[in-house]
Amino acid sequence: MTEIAFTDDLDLALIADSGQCFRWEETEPGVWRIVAFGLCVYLERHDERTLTLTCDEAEFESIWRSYLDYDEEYAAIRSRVDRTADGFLARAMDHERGIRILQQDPWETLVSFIISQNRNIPAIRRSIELLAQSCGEPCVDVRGRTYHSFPTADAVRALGEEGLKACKLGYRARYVHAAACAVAAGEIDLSALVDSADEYALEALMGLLGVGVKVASCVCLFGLHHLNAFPEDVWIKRVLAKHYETGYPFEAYAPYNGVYQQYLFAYYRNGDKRLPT
DNA sequence: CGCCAGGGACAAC
DNA sequence: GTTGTCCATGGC
Repeated sequence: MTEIAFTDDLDLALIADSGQCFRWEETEPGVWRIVAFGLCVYLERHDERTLTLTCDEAEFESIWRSYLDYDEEYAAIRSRVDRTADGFLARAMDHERGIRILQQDPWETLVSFIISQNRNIPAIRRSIELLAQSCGEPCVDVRGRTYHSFPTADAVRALGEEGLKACKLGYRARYVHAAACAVAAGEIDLSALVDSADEYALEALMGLLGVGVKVASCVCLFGLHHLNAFPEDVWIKRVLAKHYETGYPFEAYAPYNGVYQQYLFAYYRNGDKRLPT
């Protein structure tokens, strides 16, 4: 067990429901089980200043510190916004304060968002879990419970298109298989894209079958940590049409367009859930 | 039951 | 470049 001082924005429930990660599970109130990078950890925020993880300090330093984007100050990113000029974003930030952009594995992020196309979040979670059970490595967590690591590109390639369809991927099975082949063959180096220019990384990802501008933007933001990437899904398109008819201030919000996008996404989508019709 | 979902490929303008 | 159609399947 490791205890971490955490005074910046961090709301585990908001992150878990933010649509950027699909393998967080609330095992008991306030406790989140996370599977990533082949590991499994339980997280709990005890108070305004303390976070605990069921791992040793070395594992926190090597994995979870960057995963949680510990060294970025989201309060500072929020404070850059001119609240009088953009009241809607100001309300979104107030309501969704605690969201962070995780630094997830690029390969897992790529597959997850190929799977995400034209599906809702519960369905995405289900397919990813089926995929992990199909060809990920079974492991046992600190509580003695089994989890499955996210499969490597080789494992997904070997599973084949038919095996992927058994994970309820539908027509996306072909896309996932093609991506696995491309990555396994070294036709694209996802890790290298982390340090590539934003536009170059976006174009490289869009060269893959089944990866358009939206999926590529999600991989850039959630897998490469390119914080200026701005994924436009159906919800964000509604926000822009409804609240920014005269244009959205992308230039003013650089280089953090992706962070503000997450507040808008969560606020609009949650608001829709809170106030049906 | 019908509509929608963190869309993209492809063809036809 | 823009628009329409099709794609599999589950959540609600």
